[in-house]
Amino acid sequence: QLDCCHCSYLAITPPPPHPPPSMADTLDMSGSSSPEQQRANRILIGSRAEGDSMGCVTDFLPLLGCSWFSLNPGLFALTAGGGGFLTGGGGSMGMAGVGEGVEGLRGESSSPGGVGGAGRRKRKRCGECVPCRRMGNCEECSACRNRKTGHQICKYRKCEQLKKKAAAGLEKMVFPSGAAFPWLQ
DNA sequence: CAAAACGTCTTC
DNA sequence: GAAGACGTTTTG
Ligand SMILES: [Zn+2]
Ligand SMILES: [Zn+2]
Repeated sequence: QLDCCHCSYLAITPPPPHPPPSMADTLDMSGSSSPEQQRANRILIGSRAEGDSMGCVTDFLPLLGCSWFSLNPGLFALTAGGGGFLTGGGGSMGMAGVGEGVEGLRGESSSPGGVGGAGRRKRKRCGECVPCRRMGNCEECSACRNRKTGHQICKYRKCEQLKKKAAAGLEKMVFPSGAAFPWLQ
């Protein structure tokens, strides 16, 4: 699990050599279990640990020029989907964000039995938004009340980012202006 | 293995 | 379409 998002997916070799942090000493954080403490630690250090977005596709994308398109179904789908095609009115297709592109559109590959492309990966709470920082379950919201069967985090603790539908982790590429590739214009 | 909680499917 | 239920994945 050392790959960042799709790096491993693209048969290239982007992972920039991570220089040995060498930030030991005085920082033990042995007993960090509660989400609150985790957050604290992350701030203390340099906020990264496993927070992704360090050497992601977005970074070396410009270096690949156009040939990149042919190798990345993921973004291709996203780009095209921006206006239509493969998006919306799919009928029954559980729109689960275009991440891996067209890998068995509907064909229950196998891994995580569910549906939605090819095994959506669970996202983790950002840990920075207000709800994330909240501590303790309110024990009063609906999520808390029916935790037995609901399996949902307290409503007041639900991460702001997770509330939004996962954008396949490429949302950084779609700029508000609508242009997906400013550098190509 | 158990607890926590995301993603989906189902139901209202 | 929101809320509930369930299956599933993560993590300790
Ligand atoms: Zn609650
Ligand atoms: Zn959050």
